[in-house]
Amino acid sequence: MIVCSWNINSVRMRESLLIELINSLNPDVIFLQEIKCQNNEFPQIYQKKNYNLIIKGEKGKYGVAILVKKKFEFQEINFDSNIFQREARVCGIKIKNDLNLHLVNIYAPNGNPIESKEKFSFKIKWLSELNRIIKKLINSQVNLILAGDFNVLEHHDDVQDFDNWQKDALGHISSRKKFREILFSGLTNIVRLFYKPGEIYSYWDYQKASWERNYGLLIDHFLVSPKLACLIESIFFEKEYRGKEKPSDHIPLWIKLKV
DNA sequence: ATGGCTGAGCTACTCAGA
Repeated sequence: MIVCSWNINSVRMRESLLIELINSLNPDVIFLQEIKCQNNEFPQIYQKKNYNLIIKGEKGKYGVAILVKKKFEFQEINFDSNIFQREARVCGIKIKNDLNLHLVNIYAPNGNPIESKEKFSFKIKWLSELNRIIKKLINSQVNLILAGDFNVLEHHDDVQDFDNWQKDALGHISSRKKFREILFSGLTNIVRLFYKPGEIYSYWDYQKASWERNYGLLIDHFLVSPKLACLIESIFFEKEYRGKEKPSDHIPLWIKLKV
């Protein structure tokens, strides 16, 4: 089973790259973040490629979606807390099979600037609420894949010059503590099993020739519960997608499970 | 020390991104 995650930065601008990804990888599940469209504006391509669509869209900003192959029977997970209703940043499904597989797709708030309290405190509250929900799922013994754009630098080597990011919402200790809290409820960060710190990034800014200088950030992750961690065969970062015509600033990443 | 790019909404810019 292949599960892919991609902050696509507008699904309408990136429709042809999404088709390319589906044609070459044919993932069972695709998590998309920053689709930047309303539900009825999502391109219809997923139909022909045999996917069902679960979508939390919004006009022009944020927005997440899951494409899941039609062969899977599933139920949407409800995230009805106030903080998750404010912006379209989370969606999830449970797959009806013997694994009781729960899939949660997230796009965490950026949170900058930290001085203008509102944005940053929203980020921290949002991550706290995510932590609460994930703990609940873990405690009920489900098999969980939590993936997407966390907008947190977990490790000092997830950017070349971490010191310059400590006063940024991505590198701030409060954000990083929240990330750890989520992780320490019993999830494994898959990238850490296959890559040394500093070896791989998932995002390169459009500015400052970041791609050309390989000045990237690792902020997109796959976190999985214990049983699933033992079933992971590989993780792959589709780096060439950052060098393509009209790229997203994030690349697709995917995991392969022995399921 | 700062900005540099991109997308959406909308039609001249601002907001948001990270």
